[in-house]
Amino acid sequence: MNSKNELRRLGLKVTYPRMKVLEVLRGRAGSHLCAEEVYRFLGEQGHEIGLATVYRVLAQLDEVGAISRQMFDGNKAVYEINNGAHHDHIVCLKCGHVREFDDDLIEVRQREIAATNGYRLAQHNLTLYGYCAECERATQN
Amino acid sequence: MNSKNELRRLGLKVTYPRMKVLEVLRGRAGSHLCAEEVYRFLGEQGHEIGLATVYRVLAQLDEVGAISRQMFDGNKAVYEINNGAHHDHIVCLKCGHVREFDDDLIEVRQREIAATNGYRLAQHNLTLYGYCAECERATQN
DNA sequence: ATATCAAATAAAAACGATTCGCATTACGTT
DNA sequence: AACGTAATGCGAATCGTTTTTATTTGATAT
Repeated sequence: MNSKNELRRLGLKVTYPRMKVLEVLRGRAGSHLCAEEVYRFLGEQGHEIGLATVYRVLAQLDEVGAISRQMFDGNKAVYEINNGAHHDHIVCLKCGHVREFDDDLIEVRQREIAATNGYRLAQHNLTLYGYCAECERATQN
Repeated sequence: MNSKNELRRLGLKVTYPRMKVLEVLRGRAGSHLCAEEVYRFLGEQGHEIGLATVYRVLAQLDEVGAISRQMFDGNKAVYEINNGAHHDHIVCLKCGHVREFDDDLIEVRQREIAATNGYRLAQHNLTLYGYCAECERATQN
């Protein structure tokens, strides 16, 4: 589905900024871009869209579930396109590389824990922080 | 152990701000205070300590492991005293109440996942978001 | 196609949380 | 008690993000 129809499906008015932001994120599925990076990519492609607009559009796309917003380090949000399945993240503390994983056991257990504590679970954030194989190897030297 | 000896044990110089900040957090074990709140409590108790200093001290105490820093909502850090065991959090999206839990199964599984992905696990953040029993009941009305 | 009008955008200013720079003060050792 | 270093206080600066307001755009009815 092209971005125009995708926006319609999501119940959003089709505008130039929304189409282009969506396309940037689609073009980098699997990576996690901050607003500034999205803005920069747009600029590189000749699309002069204001940074404030990028922030607004990202917030809207997140709201309707088209993309996900994450705060790994806690000072800057990153966004990624939602291509189907849920997943959690494991982040390298040295190089910043992000890997995705999904684990049923943990998902189930989270629901059990929420229930045990009398909570209705709405969402969760599970992020592992460590050192990737490559950075570990580099440190050995 | 009093806060003075605690600071010595941690390898930090004993200063008035550090003692008082530590005491505030100790006095509210189990709650999660932001820097501003710590600053306000200090003021209420007649301790005129600059906000910048509160931030600096909190960062130091976090660094030496005396306290933990968390970013639940992603725009403001909260701190809590470290009384022994590790735990994760479940946050009510309505009232903001934070409950703590610990689950061996998940802890073990996280290490397995890190290993499977070739990462050396250093830390993790698991936060569940939902609605607490009380807020659920209130919504029923 | 064209007029209409609410909704969306651009740009700059505002914002809140946090950090920094620098002059002053306090800690711990001599 | 004096010294040198590390810590503090204050205000200004910074960073990511949001708001304001005037202008433009997209969707709908004509």
